[in-house]
Amino acid sequence: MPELPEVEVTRRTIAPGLHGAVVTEARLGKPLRWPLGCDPQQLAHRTVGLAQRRGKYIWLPLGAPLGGAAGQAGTPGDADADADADADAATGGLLIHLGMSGSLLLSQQPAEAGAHDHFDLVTTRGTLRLHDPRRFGAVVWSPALDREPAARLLAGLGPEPFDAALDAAGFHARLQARRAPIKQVLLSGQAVVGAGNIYACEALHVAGIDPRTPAYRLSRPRAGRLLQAVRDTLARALALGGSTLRDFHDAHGMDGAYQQQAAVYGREGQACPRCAAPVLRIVQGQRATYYCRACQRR
DNA sequence: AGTTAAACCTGGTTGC
DNA sequence: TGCAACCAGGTTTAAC
Repeated sequence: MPELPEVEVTRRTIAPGLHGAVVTEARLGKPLRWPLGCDPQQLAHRTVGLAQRRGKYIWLPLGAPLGGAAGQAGTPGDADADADADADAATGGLLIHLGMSGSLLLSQQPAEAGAHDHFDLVTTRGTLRLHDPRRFGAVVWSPALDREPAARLLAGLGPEPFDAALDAAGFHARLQARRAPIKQVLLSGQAVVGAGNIYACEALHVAGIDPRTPAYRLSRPRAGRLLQAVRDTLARALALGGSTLRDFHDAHGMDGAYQQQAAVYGREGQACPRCAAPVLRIVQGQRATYYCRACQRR
């Protein structure tokens, strides 16, 4: 479900409603990929900032607790307790990842938490709920984006696809260092973030590039075309409301519309829309790759 | 160092 | 119908 377009759609749907809300309570369900990293009660009384996105992560800024509620904890003279109280009072935020099957829903009257609802952030403007059957997702407290643990999780990410500072030359240069197949390099996010398995396949098809081509072998012009194809593919999916295959819906529960649009992904044996040759399915790095042998070349 | 496999976990689909 | 096998949008960690 969640590649960059889905994550961005989610961010856009939750950001306005949550901005300025005050957290009243946080609840945890079953364990996710990583622990929250703080006591859920520590999230209460904080004001929610404007949700941001980095790669496929959503960053939800949380201000310091209102009303001096913190600071009542420490025993006078106990240095460790004082330090903890200071940490509790500081600003920070939640780094949220949707994993393979996660989705966020912001609602005024949330139903009782189900078996796959693993995190609730109850606020004065509604409850943000993470629903994630496979539990590859995560919600992690971090003092800031550039401090641990967020900094470590974001450390390996390449440039944002829509960052104007990323140009064909820069993208090409990043590919030069990689001998792995271009499909796997796209998935790694080291040259550009955001293309998951579906959009990586689609972008390579748009660019007419064989997914098995070693990344460093792409010429500068072809690298430029691939970067443009990644941008076009992601932008198109974004414009259609995200959605990949089956069960994506935004934070208001609306379905996306990209699912009918795939040219090669999930279409093994069907005709390539461009040249009518049958679409092939191969496995690269334990992930399925779909491509057209006739019009995608090395 | 760079590339590749294994792991995390659940549910839906496919095939015998 | 029952059940095993296989598949799925992602990323970290361990192992060649």
